[in-house]
Amino acid sequence: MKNSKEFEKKLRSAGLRPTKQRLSICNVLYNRKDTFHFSIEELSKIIEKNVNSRISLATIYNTINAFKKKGYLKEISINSDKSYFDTNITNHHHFFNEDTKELIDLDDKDVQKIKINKTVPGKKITSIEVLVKVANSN
Amino acid sequence: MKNSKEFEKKLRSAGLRPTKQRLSICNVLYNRKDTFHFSIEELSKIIEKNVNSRISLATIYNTINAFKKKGYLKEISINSDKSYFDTNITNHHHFFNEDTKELIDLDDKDVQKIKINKTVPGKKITSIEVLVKVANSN
DNA sequence: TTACCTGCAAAGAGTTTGCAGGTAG
DNA sequence: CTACCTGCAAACTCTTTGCAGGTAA
Repeated sequence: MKNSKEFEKKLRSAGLRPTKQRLSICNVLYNRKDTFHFSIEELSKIIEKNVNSRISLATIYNTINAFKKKGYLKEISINSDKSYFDTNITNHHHFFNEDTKELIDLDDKDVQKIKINKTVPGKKITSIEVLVKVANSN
Repeated sequence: MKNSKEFEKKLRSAGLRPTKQRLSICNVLYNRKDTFHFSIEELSKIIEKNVNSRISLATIYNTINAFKKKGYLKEISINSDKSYFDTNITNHHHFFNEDTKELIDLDDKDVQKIKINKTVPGKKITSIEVLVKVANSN
């Protein structure tokens, strides 16, 4: 496993001890060039394949939730039966393929800058998310 | 109850018989001037107050799902533990108040027209949804 | 009368929690 | 050694389904 020092730091900064299980999770999440979109179920399967052993869902959920809280992951707003996460925490949007339930990144440059001409008194905007749903054209 | 003829038509066109329970649901959903945002739980409570008796969740879910399928309601993409619906089926977007879990309409004119400079081969865009999350400014 | 509907309770799916044994520091 | 972690199973929440009695046409 590469980057284990970096992953240790990441885990500690999220208030978690760097255990073997959590380092496996980090490895799947962050040891890659591209953005990674996943549901907990998918993540669990990938880890299982990677390390040839199962990590309990309790551990996966608690690690993912700590990362999300710390801002190391984004949860994507899709009204689906399950939650989807994204390792790309920069400002960007998504295509959602309704046929395959797959997410595809939309770079900031792919979406014209969005301007909101309305405010909510006493509230500030914490995020603007654009979800472009696509389906088979036939 | 006003508009019962109209509600009967609506129900039949969605493939449902106009029963007393379903007319109560229609009455809560559509007998109003403004847009109505709701979760199933909220809808159930409002109906209960309105007609002073409980309608089973099974009935509410099946009616709401038929309306959604027929396009009489929109489901809003929020990654929440529950589903939110909107009686405003025109093209528009939302503020989501993270403190109160409340939705607020954003008219089309409140959001600058969105242009997507990317396509997914073999797919067509079925919807573009913008969700603007807001929270207390303090 | 027949097909559909209602309400209840049970089943399902995803997520969270409690607990006993195990590990990091 | 102490605090935290893991894995399991049970609990929880939202939603769907199966069934027996009831209602619309």
